[in-house]
Amino acid sequence: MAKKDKDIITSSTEEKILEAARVVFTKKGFAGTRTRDIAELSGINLALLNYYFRSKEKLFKVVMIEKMQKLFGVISPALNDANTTLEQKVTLIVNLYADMLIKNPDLPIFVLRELNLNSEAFGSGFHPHKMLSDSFFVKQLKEKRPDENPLQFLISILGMIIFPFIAKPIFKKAIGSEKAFEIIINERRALIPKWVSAMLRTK
Amino acid sequence: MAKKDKDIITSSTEEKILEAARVVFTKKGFAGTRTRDIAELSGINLALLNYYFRSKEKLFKVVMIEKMQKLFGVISPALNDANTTLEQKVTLIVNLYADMLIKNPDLPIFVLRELNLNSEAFGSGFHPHKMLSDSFFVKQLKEKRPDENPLQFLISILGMIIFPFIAKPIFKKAIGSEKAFEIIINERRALIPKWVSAMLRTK
DNA sequence: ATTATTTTTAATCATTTGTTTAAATAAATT
DNA sequence: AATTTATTTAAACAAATGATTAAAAATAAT
Repeated sequence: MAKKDKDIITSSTEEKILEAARVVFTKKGFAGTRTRDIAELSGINLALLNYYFRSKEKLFKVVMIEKMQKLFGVISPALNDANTTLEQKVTLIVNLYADMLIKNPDLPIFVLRELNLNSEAFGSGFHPHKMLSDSFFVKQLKEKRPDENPLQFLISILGMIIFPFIAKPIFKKAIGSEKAFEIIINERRALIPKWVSAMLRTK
Repeated sequence: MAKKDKDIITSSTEEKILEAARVVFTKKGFAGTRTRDIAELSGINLALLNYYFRSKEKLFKVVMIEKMQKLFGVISPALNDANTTLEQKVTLIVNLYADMLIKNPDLPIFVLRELNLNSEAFGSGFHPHKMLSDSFFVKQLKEKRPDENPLQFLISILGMIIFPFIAKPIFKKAIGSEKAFEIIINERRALIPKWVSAMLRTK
């Protein structure tokens, strides 16, 4: 075969398509995206999309897997660190998410939008619920509060940090600018750990 | 004019279209919905959709306004009740949402999905952030905790109750059945008010 | 240098999709 | 009953869209 240093030669156009696909799919969703938008943004010929990725759906799946790993993978190391307390883990999780979501504010709505639209289409490989349920963090939650379902705390913690990014169109008008939104998020780095500690103490 | 008891005669087919539109738009989103799906589900001729609602977009807006009012309107009375304490209001809000969302579990993801996709297209009429910010509830929050932005509590309370419905595809696998999901939600009716009280006490 | 292979391009296809049209039917008005 | 108005239907339109094709250009192998 001629020209097959796949990772050097072809990665250029392939990566150009992927980069544009990330942007357009994230902004418009799978159904709202036209392959022509991706081609145009990446500056490549429309046919190349199918040449490299076979179909719109296959290209989308590549992006979707990436995004899911980004959204749920950030906290993976923090969840299973054997050398931190429950409270330290909460602080770490909140800050890891704050850092990442300020840089990728539309990541949560993208992933959850497509997961809700598509229920079953992404069974391939990645299981965030296992990552969470089997974690050392959940074990510590069980020890601290054997009387409560640890999932209840997990849902609340993730909700408090992720929800503002999903509900942004509502709160943004009450908040004002994008800068003001970031200030709110940054305040939550300290607030949420404090709140969670208080929640864990309630009887 | 002949035949123009609009609320009696035409409401039948018009309402049939609307009912189907609610179902299909909610399930597939605006971009993922085909007008033919709505026509088929409602059992009417395709052309009637444009006859009654002019366009897919206009029909969608009717549904969207409805859904936004449903999502943000439920708690409107509770927010401005002058005869309840802050803690009582939290309990009321949580229960009003639990009742409504168990019956309409895909309402939050629908509204927030479309608001995020469409940023500006729904400036018409309904302003949830005003309803929240100008409420008696927020005034009470300010009195109780003048040191904190009341929005921080508001975001957390709404996040804790609404987020599980948005993140359901993730947690559902960890939870199991639909019944188990409802049990989790019902437990939160008591948990969240207790948690919020603890949060309000933190210094 | 010649040949084979990979990549890119422009044009086109076949469907899908929102909307319209013109005729038919039903209902109301006179 | 005759006429006008409103509703419904089947068919079709025009534009959009995901995908393919066949030829050209670029690159690699011999």
